[in-house]
Amino acid sequence: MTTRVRFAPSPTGYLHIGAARSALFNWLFARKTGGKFLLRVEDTDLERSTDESTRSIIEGLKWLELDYDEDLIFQSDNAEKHRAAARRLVEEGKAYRDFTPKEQREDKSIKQDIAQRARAQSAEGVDHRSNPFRDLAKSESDERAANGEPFAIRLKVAAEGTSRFQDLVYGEQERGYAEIEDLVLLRSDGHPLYNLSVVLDDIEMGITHVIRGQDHLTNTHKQILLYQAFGAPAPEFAHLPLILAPNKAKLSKRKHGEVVSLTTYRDRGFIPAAFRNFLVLLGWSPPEGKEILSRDELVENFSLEGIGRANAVFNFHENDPRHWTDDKALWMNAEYIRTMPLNDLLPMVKAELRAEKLWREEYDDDDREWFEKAVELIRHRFFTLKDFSSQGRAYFSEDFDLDPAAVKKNILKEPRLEELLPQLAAELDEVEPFSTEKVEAALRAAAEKFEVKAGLFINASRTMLTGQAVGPSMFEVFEIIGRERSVMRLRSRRPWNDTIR
RNA sequence: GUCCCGUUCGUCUAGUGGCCUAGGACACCGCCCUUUCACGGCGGCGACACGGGUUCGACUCCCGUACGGGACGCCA
Repeated sequence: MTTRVRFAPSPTGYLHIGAARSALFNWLFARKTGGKFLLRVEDTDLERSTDESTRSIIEGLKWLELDYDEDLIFQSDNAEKHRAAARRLVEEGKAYRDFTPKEQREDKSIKQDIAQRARAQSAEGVDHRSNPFRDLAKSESDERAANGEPFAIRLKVAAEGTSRFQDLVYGEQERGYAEIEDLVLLRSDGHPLYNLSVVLDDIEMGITHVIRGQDHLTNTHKQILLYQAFGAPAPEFAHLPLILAPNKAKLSKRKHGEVVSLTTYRDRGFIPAAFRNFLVLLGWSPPEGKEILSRDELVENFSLEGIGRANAVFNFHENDPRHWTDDKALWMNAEYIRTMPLNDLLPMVKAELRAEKLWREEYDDDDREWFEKAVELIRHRFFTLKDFSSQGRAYFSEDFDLDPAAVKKNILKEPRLEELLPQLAAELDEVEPFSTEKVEAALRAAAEKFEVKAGLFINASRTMLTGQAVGPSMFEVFEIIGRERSVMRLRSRRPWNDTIR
């Protein structure tokens, strides 16, 4: 039997990283087992679903290189089938019409309200399942429905018994029927609800394994009841531990904002492979202990056994620009930037430079070799693709700022530099060829001639040429920047007094 | 409140009764390399929530406690 799994997000906002990880695990499982990875958009909540969100989900999967098989399915397209199935259950006596008028609830405080009511009910000893319409005579129910009285359809959960399943991650799970409410299948306005739609679609799509967040553990028991009602075999289930915020609360779009949005990582210069690699390590550990894994290696090594049971904290730091997201994610990205094949990195740098208006078409033909050398030289210190256009700006443009701290430290501290820098420029202007070795020899000779330490020139040059206090070996920087630009930058008189003091 | 799930370094985790004086990764600290900063190398700091069992022997098995999380909707 070939495995069929699905990723079934609801399009009510951007793709957040918890969902992205679910997609990743499903995809890995499908590829590992030679099965199919399907995508279904759960857009039955028409008020909250948006096309924009659907697009962002698809984009996100594409960015992570998680390709899906077969056609994209919109759950709302199947609403009519879902309605019919619910009515059939009523006919078969497996579900009943509930004529209780619909309650109006405020979306904002709903979670609290529900918990509060549950508390109150259990305190008073009220059976949360008691429903006056559960045992209404069929004839009367039919009559009231025929008279146009609105009703919801609820599943009739057996009074006694236990629901069981073997979770592929959490092991044996059981729940007494007494704990399971008579869930609503169809709203009184005819809209099919989540649990009904999921089960029906999963049956129709031939899903063999449902891999999803642990927050669905209780839904699973309800859904198994539905599989039974429809006489269909239930799939295997594997629940994933949750990703928590640093305060250990469930990660949420509303509370935690853009740091949990996948697109943030794309927009802030992450390498897809790096982020994917980081994500997979949240809750899963590779058998060999090797943490840096390519997409193919991930597929090869992946198994449900490697998934842990404890929730993982996504350790981002709010209000800390340098550690705006999890340190390990940042490190992973830097690791990819400095070690990935240069040819894979180049197009990403190109896109970044282009977005910042720093790209020149020559980098693709006449200056191709230069561009490759420049990227190779600077990539080892960078954390994100953004660094190529910020810290690395001076390599690609004449219009770059000098870091005030660098100026202070490397230039202003030695007043003679104002005279010496142009003289150094004159010396370097004679170097031929303008190579790393020749420049080094010339600079050291100049230092000796002017009776200053080579380090003074090296550090001052770094700041004049790149705007930074830190960077690659200076002589290589000279070669990459080239004679003309190097000399020009050494001679330039910057308005220190205006900008620094 | 009820039900469910979980608990190993700050974070991600390895560990399936003796290999554990608990291993790795990130972060942090130190040294080396380097007239910058990284990378790299070497080293350091740092955890089995607690209490009872079971066992010759428990991080590993059982029970309880504590703590954390999730679910409980005519949302998904």
